[in-house]
Amino acid sequence: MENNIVLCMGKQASNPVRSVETAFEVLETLRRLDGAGVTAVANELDLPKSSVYNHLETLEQEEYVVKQGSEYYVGLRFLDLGRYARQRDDLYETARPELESLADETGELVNLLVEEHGQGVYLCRVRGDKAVNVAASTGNRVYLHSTALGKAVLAHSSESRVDEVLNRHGMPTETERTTTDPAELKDQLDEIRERGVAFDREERIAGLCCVAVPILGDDGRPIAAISVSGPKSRMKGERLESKLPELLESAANVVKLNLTYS
Amino acid sequence: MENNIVLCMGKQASNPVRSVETAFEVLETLRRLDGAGVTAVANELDLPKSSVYNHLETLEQEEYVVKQGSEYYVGLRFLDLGRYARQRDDLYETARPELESLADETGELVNLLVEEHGQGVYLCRVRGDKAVNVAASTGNRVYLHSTALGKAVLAHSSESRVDEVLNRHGMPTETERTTTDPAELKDQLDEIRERGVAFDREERIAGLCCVAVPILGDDGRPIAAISVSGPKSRMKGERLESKLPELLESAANVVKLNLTYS
DNA sequence: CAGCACGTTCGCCACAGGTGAACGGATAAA
DNA sequence: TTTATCCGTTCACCTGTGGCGAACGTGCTG
Repeated sequence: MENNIVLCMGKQASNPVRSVETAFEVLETLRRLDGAGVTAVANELDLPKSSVYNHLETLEQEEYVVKQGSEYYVGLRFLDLGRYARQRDDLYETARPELESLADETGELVNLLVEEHGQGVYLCRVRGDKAVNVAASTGNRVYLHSTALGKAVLAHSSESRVDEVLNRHGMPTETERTTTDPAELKDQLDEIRERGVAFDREERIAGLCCVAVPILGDDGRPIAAISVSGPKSRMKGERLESKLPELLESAANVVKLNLTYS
Repeated sequence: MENNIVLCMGKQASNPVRSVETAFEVLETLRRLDGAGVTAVANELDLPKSSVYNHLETLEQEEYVVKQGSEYYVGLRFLDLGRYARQRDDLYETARPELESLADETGELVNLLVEEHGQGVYLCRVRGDKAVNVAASTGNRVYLHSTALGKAVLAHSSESRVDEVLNRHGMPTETERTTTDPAELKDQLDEIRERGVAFDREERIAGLCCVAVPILGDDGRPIAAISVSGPKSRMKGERLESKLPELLESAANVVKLNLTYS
């Protein structure tokens, strides 16, 4: 059953406020260039200097950008705002101790991820004593199709939601093992839903394998997912297939309980 | 020597982009209300519903806000942006291990603060095993006049800068010990500059005392400050007056060195 | 001292954004 | 079931403002 109507999910506002769009483009440029002057940003965005100037001055006035000499930088206001966003619901606070004991028990890198705008956002990453040294920081965004965490979330979303996500972000290849066929992904999702556990066998980063389980709300919809990541040398056999899944499931269960009664 | 020209520091952009201003007001309202619908925000800001609607939709389209049902929330994009802002220079990375050993040695709460827009922003807060349990999180913003950290920074800024800051933010009373007279503050700053150490004796939070030293750049201007905070019962006598200052100074020195040669 | 590159200011004009009123859907009350 | 209310959402009008290019001024560099 083909659905020819492209589900547009990167949904456009009906009457978007253009100036706000460009303000954020300016901000993102500032980040990409790691700080920049008026001209640099103007060139980058192909906008008149004066417009960029006004935007930068406005952003500075609002204290979201800092000006040092004639260079502008992303300001620390966002630090506050970001931490607020993370702690808005109790998920982070509740899950954190569980993640820490998981990291202790397994020695690996343990992660907590939520979905936002069709991508995965790491809310928390805790390293065990043998944890792999991959770039791993809170706030990172990843595709959902190539991670165990993402698949655990997708597996418990409606099919229309899955289609939306795939339409919006596609299924970019990240390693030679990345699943890039929607049908194949959906088969995987069915299996994950049945089994309750998702795996990533070097699908996002060569040599890295993950196991993940979802944290489900009472309505059955996914709130988040937690995972253990490690080098493929340690992530195999019984440990991968049953020991880690059990640990994760029990942790997910504890988090779920603490979430509902708090 | 009075300077009657009011140094305007909360400087206004010459041609501010109004829509961007309101966009951020909307965002801040969303935060204040801890998530809200169109009407709630519109009432709060006294703006037409339709305008607020367009702003919210735009912010959502840009993925800086999430919409759940008909409520909008501050999005997790800021988490990423905030962490980026913190790590833009090497200060945080460089100072962190030093803060950790300070926390170990002292058992107290150890802090790293930088100035931004005339306020102090905590970049990092590490708790020792006896650390007081005050609300203390990264990203928090504080006045400069009522903290040891802030005074350490101000003491090494030009007098005109100090005036700018005081003009912009005033010297609000936080406890009965807060310094609220500019002249008195400046006397304190002179002393701090001479001695190299700043103190806060219950000036921001009753019962809490801090010692701070600045981290100075080669040009003599303050890059940041680090401090130890503890309950007044433990923050007195020789420990307060000489032991902690020494520890702090040596840590600041290490950070300074590692900053310049890295 | 000339030349350049950059931030900043200025004034014009078009159109984007603010506005209020009207629509439609959901929920609650009668 | 019907009615009333409350939201979010759409629409079309009109004005204000944000985008724009050119001009200005300043700090480098050769």
